[in-house]
Amino acid sequence: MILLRLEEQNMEKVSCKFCKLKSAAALTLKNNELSVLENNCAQVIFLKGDNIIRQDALSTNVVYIKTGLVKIHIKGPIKERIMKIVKAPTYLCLPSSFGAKINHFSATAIEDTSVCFIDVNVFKQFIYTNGDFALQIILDMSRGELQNLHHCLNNAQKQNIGRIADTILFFAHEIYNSNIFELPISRQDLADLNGITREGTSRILTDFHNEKILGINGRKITILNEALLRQISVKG
Amino acid sequence: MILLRLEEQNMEKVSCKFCKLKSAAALTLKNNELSVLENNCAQVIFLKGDNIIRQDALSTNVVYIKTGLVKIHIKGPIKERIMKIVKAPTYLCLPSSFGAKINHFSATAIEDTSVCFIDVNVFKQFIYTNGDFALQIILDMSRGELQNLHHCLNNAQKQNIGRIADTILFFAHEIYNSNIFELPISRQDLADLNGITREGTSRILTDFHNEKILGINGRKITILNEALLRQISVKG
DNA sequence: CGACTGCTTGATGTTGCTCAACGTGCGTGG
DNA sequence: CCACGCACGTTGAGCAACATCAAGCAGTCG
Repeated sequence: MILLRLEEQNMEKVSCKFCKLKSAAALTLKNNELSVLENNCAQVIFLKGDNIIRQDALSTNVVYIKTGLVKIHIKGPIKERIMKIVKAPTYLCLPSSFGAKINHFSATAIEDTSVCFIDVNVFKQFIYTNGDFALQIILDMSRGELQNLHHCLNNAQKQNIGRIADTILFFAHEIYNSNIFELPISRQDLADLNGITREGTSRILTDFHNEKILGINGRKITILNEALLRQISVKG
Repeated sequence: MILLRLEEQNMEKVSCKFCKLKSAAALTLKNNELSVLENNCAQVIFLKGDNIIRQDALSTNVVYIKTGLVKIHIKGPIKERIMKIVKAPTYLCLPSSFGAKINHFSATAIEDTSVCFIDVNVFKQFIYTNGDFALQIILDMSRGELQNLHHCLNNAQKQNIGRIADTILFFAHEIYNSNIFELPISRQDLADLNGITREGTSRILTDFHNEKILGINGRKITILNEALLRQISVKG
């Protein structure tokens, strides 16, 4: 079914030249380069829950998330782990495509998401011939690495309650820019994102609810006492 | 004192052209580019324990670790955390220099280490004008990111005993290529590297000793039962 | 010798995981 | 239509893993 949708979408002629949602790197491309890109780029729409890329599969494409929200997850030696939530616009698979040939993680849409698959060789060619493009890609990777570092550090030092607080604030500020939002993931996912159990997540959320820090109605979250939440997030 | 040594070293004429320890990226540079590099590159020797770069300081240099062993550490909101141990040859500060202007972490030599400081603008220029160089840098960053991912994942899911086992195996295989080696860091550092307490580290090491998995004499480690150690590392 | 650092060991309290039970909504198949 | 399995969510009880606190020991340096 996903494959069918993929087929349909590929049929559409994608125009990169007139794409309104170019990445910073793509903005540096010249007209003739954009033509090349256009011929080696497939745009696909994924619905919430669809698997975008699969761990351990061969990868010959770079993935550009044009719109939407995606979770990056890894099947670890012990259990599933969600590494991070990323929102458009961003590239994925740069490390996988260049470093190894197989994907080191899976990506799943947690909201409807539109994605461009770009042939890795074309991508390499751009890096090779367009210094501006290369620089933008390196900047993008740098930003990603620093974000990883931060997330890693947080997770490693805080106790469960602090991590959940962190995640709630992350969704409110980084993703939805609002103190009222609909959580796009299940409690299980929330647990995997923070390396704790489903039960623990549940307990902490009800605690927050009882302490009047959060209003919770199913997946609908309202931040009632942001100051306290922030304090919990920092103190761990 | 460190500054003095820095001064002395800077006086030495560094010849990048004839450097035997070029990075994969530097190998792609043409003769004239190497001349530019030579004029914007300072080589410094750091002794064990010396601080190479400091968190929150302004950074206008890319750091190339030519020989030696370095720990990357961050002063987190809660306590000090050692992110990773890296050995030569490798670049540091790529994310810091390009993304932000300030260092996001400190680096300290844990063995005598020789380092080249390279002006970030020269570096950028190479990326701009030499596609091969840019590609190599991107490959390097990709490798780093995957390594980070792995370390992050391991640490997040395993319990203390598995992390220590992991670290021991890391030193044996990645760093010293021997089952007998001298630990280059204190128990405190070992603890910070794995996000556990000094006491916990101590206890686990003596456990390993009692179970005849490791021979321990101060900082001298001998792996006696590698199969079991590996099993502990995997099972967590 | 005394102060200090790095390391070890034991006792105690807390965190958070495991297990088990139960309610709910959703899709499938009889 | 209902019965059933299945994923999700919540709650409680018990227990293992860890951190914390406290004390002690060996080696080093002034």
